[in-house]
Amino acid sequence: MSHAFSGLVRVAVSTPAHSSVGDALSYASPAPLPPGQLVRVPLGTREVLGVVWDGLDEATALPPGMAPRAVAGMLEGIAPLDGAWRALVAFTARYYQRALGEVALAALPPQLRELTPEQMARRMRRPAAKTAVQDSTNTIESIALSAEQASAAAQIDANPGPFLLFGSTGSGKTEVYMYCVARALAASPTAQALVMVPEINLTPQLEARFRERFAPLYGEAAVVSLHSGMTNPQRLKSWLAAHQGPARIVLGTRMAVFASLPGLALIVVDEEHDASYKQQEGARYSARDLALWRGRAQGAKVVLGSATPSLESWHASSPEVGRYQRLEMPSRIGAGALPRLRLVDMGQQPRGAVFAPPLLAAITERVQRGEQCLVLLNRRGFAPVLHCHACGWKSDCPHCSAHQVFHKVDRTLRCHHCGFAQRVPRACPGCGNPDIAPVGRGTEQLEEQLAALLRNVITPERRAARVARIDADSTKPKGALEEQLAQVHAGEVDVLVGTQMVAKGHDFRRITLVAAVQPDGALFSSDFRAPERLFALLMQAAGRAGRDARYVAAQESAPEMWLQTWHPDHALYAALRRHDYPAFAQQQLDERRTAGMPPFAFQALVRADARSQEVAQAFLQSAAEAARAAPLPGLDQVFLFPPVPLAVQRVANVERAQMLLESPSRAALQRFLAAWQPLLHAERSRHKGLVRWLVDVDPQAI
DNA sequence: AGCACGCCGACT
DNA sequence: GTCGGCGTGCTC
Repeated sequence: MSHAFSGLVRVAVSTPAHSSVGDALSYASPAPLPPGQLVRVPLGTREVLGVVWDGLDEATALPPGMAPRAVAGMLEGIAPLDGAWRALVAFTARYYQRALGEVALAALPPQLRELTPEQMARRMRRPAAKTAVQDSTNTIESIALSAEQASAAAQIDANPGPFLLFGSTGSGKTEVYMYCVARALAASPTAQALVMVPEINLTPQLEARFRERFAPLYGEAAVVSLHSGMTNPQRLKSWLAAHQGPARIVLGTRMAVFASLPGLALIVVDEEHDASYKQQEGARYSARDLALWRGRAQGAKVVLGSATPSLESWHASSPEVGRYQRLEMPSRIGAGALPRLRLVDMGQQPRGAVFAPPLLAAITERVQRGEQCLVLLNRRGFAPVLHCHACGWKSDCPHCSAHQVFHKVDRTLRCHHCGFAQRVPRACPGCGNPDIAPVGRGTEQLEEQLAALLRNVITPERRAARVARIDADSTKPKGALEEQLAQVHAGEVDVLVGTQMVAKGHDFRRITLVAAVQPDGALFSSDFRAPERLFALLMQAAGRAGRDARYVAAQESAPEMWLQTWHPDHALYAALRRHDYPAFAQQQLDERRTAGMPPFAFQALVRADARSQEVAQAFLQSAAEAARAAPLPGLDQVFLFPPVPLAVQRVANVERAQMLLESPSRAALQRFLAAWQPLLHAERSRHKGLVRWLVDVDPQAI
């Protein structure tokens, strides 16, 4: 236990990102306080939660003429947060250019902030769940692994890692994770494992599997979840169980990377390529990258898993770089072969048809045989825009530089950027023309059209074909997603229309055909990561088909993935046809290397929001000039691009601009950003009408 | 971010 | 006369 500080202590408190207070604040404490201790301290007129960071050294003086206020009290009964946790928080704040206190307090369960000391004391008097300690050798053996899985597991046992487990969908990565967790927990009675998944939706099924396997050995309390879909009391309970020890396995989304885990021995990041691991507000951290950092700092093994790894991880695990150890599991277990790819050349099809006739025929056949189909379209609503052909009016959002989307189910126009919604006008607001038409298609329209097209199709149970839709709109009510998934599993739905949310992780055993009706958009996108995301999405979607060999044993039911495209010869689809991720990755990496883009360069984005685009850009421009005038350290290796408006330039009446920074050296970029931050703060007051600015390190989209 | 202070319109 | 609008500015 490290020594306690008394006299003056520095305390991390939730200082907002835009105050220039980026560090811990100093308080007087008559009683000695250990670092990591949770305390309540006065801040302005309020009393807030804080974390004792360290003692006050001579160099960190208070602002002149300011007397330190006294620490108001300690949170009794909660052990101080350990050095590993504090190091992770400090690194995150530094690397992602945020205030220390902001990161520290955001990493704690919200209820710690809300509870009064009395409530907290009452809460802590509840008896902690007891952890069963048993010999767990038999569990390890009870996990039956295929030769491929066993070989990957043996490598993870024998080497320090980090590991990239490259296993195709259905190769049984979860079994390997469970084996590694079993080994880690058996090695020490205090060992803990952290298992992360990209989406909240995926935690219940993961928790069920881990609970089934590990609760008999370590007790029900040993497996907990941590994600933002939980209520505050639930989160506090899980957090405390992890912090105080009874929780041996923590399952969660990106926020779980900040869980206090004193015994952390293993971190698993499933679907490591998924963009959801990047936080998109506040401190814009990558939970995948932090997992690697934390694993190294805390001496825990790190296993990244994916069927379509991020190009960063693929490159890092290549023989030439060798920072991660790559483990391959190419075979699908208990599932049929990966589906055959069928490309429909839309140039050869009748114009204007949503579904090319061959695809419609294929869907019809499957439904008639009692099989299920999944149709993907990454756009919610009925149509992305309404248009008046008489006067040219479009359903533009009054607050954003974007169209309002037509939602037919409730006859509304809705802006997907600011949420502004209104009734669909009966006639064109521009010229009174009653004939305003939807342009383009969304999932609602697809659902409606498919239902009409399959109206006379009869399933083997002699009922009419049923079409259902799963997207962010249909699953908004609590429990709606579970209910809809259950209907699919029960075979009550024949064709499922959905956005990418259905392509992720859910196991649809009876689906034998997956179709993407409009995948081309990403092929020529200005975002250099768009092809990578499309490939991952399509591979993942393809993995939804033919998971149950019983349904695909019959030759005519061989699983298929259909793509409707105007570019059937595109290299991305050629690689997809062969299920050849390595070839796709190699081609993308070659391009990135030539163009000097990540992972061969490191990027940061500075964004400015203002009342006018001019002010936003002027702020960025003068911040860049100030950096050059200094000149700041690292500048010789950092290239600053000119400020540009964001793709969606105005959202909720705020104009948005950004500036890209690029460097071949991560260290140089970091040095530069650290030195630049005070100048950005100083620049802020010089620009009237500036709403805010923020830095996004390693941005995921540009 | 909160939460103050601060200086100008419509209410009891 | 004051209740309160949300524009700036600070928090050890």
